Amino acid sequence: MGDTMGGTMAKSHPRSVCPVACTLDVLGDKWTLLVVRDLFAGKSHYHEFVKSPEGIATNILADRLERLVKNGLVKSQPSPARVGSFSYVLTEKGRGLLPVLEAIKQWGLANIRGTEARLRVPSVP
Amino acid sequence: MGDTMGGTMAKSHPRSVCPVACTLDVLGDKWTLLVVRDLFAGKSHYHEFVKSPEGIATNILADRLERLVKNGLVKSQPSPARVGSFSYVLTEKGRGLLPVLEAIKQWGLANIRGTEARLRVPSVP
DNA sequence: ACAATTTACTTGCAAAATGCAAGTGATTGA
DNA sequence: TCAATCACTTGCATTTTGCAAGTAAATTGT
Repeated sequence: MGDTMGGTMAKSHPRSVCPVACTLDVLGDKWTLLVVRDLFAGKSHYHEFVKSPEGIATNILADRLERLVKNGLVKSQPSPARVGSFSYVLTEKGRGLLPVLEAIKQWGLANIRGTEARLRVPSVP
Repeated sequence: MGDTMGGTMAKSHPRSVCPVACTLDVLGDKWTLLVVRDLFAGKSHYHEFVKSPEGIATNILADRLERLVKNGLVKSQPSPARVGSFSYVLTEKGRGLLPVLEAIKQWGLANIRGTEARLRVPSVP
């Protein structure tokens, strides 16, 4: 049972007491918030995340979903449709990220040329 | 003239047209937003960033400052006090990140135990 | 029934980023 | 003058990515 990546990554201790630093420990990378974005957009299954235009690698996706679950932002439940498959849904804590996502989106739209808003994020799905 | 790290990292093309993804290409890592946080807190010199409690490595700091300047979020000017030294200041574009930082801070305070707000970020310095 | 396809992940490995310590070269300050 | 400080750079081991390929169970087609 070799564990190549991420899976067993016992998060040791916070870098500081700063809420920004601690939040960045949870979602400070290039992929986590994109998965959260997709969750807000109503996606809930593995293949749906893979289909997103950024093309996340499947190992990274598996790792990020696992971390999100571990950190309590996402809850996974066995999918009714398919045995051995899970559906992922944001928890209350995860849904609390909406303002963060919105602020990032607005900054991108205002400051990065070529970006465009595809879909409207539902306030409370 | 060996270039070990970061410096020459020709950002090729955006992963997608999504404003969230494109913004994450600029500040999607564990350090960039912490430097921005410090800039909002009024820090402007190398040693001030190094002093922050998270303990950024000096090579990472140099790389992040360079990237922030390249992306137009920060402007560097020769420091009057010290020759060969620069002071770093947020540009308008960089200051536009205040809502992002605020949202992240609020989420951290509300959801991560042990975090606390140290200083109040000035709305418009 | 049973082979082919699809779904949901894992695994392996090369390439890049990170973290740490130590080094460099100007510049004050005593 | 000469040690201490400041602003970075460099080297290198460790960790994280990114890509391609593999696997095992379930579903679909015939």
